Amino acid sequence: MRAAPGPDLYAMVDCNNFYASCERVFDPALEGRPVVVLSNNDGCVIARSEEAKALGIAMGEPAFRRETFFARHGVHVRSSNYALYGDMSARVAQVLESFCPDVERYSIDECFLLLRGSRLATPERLLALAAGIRRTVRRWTGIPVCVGLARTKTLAKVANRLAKRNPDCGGVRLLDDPADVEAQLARFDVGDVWGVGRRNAARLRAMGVDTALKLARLPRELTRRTLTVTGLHTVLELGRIPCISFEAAPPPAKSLVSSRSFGTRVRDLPSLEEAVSFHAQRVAEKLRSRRLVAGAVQVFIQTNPHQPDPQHSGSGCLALDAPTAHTPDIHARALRILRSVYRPGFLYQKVGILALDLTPEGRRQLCLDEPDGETRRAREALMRVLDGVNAAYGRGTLRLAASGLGKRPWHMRQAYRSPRFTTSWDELPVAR
DNA sequence: TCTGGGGTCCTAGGACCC
DNA sequence: TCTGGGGTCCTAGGACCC
Repeated sequence: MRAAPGPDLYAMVDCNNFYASCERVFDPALEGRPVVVLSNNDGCVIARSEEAKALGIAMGEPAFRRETFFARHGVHVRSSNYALYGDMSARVAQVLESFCPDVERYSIDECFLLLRGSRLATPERLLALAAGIRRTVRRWTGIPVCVGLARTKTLAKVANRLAKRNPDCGGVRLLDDPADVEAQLARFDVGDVWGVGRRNAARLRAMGVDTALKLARLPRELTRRTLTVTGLHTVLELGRIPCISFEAAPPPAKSLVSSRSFGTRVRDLPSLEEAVSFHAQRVAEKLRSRRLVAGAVQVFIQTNPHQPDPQHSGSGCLALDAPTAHTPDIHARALRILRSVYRPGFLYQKVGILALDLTPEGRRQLCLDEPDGETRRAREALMRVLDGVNAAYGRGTLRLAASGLGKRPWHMRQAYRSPRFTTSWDELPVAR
């Protein structure tokens, strides 16, 4: 006789202070020290080690306001290094895949594991599995993680948070017993629930709903009305009813963006054109690397909302003649849009380009305006050369002259970046 | 003088996630 | 001087059609 299968369980594996942990793996002197990682442009704090949190440094704080504080308290500051973090993230996911075939890479620092009903499903064995995962990830990648187990993704996120908060858990927490779930939700702030953001947390609090348990008990119709169907799913998930499905593979992308704030704000059209040229190249490169083509292009520009200066934001969208990932096509459309939305006299802070209506490269529809076979082969060959040179000699080796040569005021600041230890031969760590 | 109802599609804006 | 970037989903409202 086979044992009856247990219920499916979700494990949420979340890397602790991921970016700060990545920095520590390659610079052990940071161990035990406060570490913060800054956003692109060294704008604001996007990751903190525990020691940095203990100093009262908040998530999202503008870095420039904390410079003297950082210096005074010996806070180690790093610019973000996504080449390093992305690579470390893939290594962590690989370790998880050695434990469980069903791994969803939810974000750069989180994975869901689907533990299908099995005889493993006794609390002791589940916790032992979670502890094994935690130990192995740490040993093989150097990254500390916590593991939360529950019937739904939303509760697994709660369990993960409990594992992090409570040192007695040893980094793992099973949240399955209904009485336990209820007791924990009663002490869990509604704003900490996955899917409840700042705005909705405030609305809920105004209704007297300040804990996850009160949210779980909200009548369904009222929930749907105030929080839409997404909120309803959250409520059901808190009640142990799975609504948010496991995504083995990421769904096909619908849009893709390249955007960035400027190192120095920009007033003139020629500089904006350079920046747009830069982003047009990046968008086209990203499309090609993911084997996608875009049907339309959108460009937006905006001034700095944090400044008292006159504000302007504009955006426009144009269809491409045929779905494409050809840099010059996307570039030409993007410039046209920029010129139509630009208004002189404003200090712009940011531009971005979106590629929209994405479809897989092979499956594009035939179009009357499609270039003939020979032209198309020549265009594709050109892009292959472009990508090949940039892969071999570094991004930006071969690029549009329109994106400007040399250091530009709109280039981002990145004063504290660590080396790309794991993805660039020139920046490998050296043991002396 | 009277001026419907129901359906679809698109877009902008808002909310959320990390 | 200096406040990130990259995504998704949902809804309301307008345009349009019959």
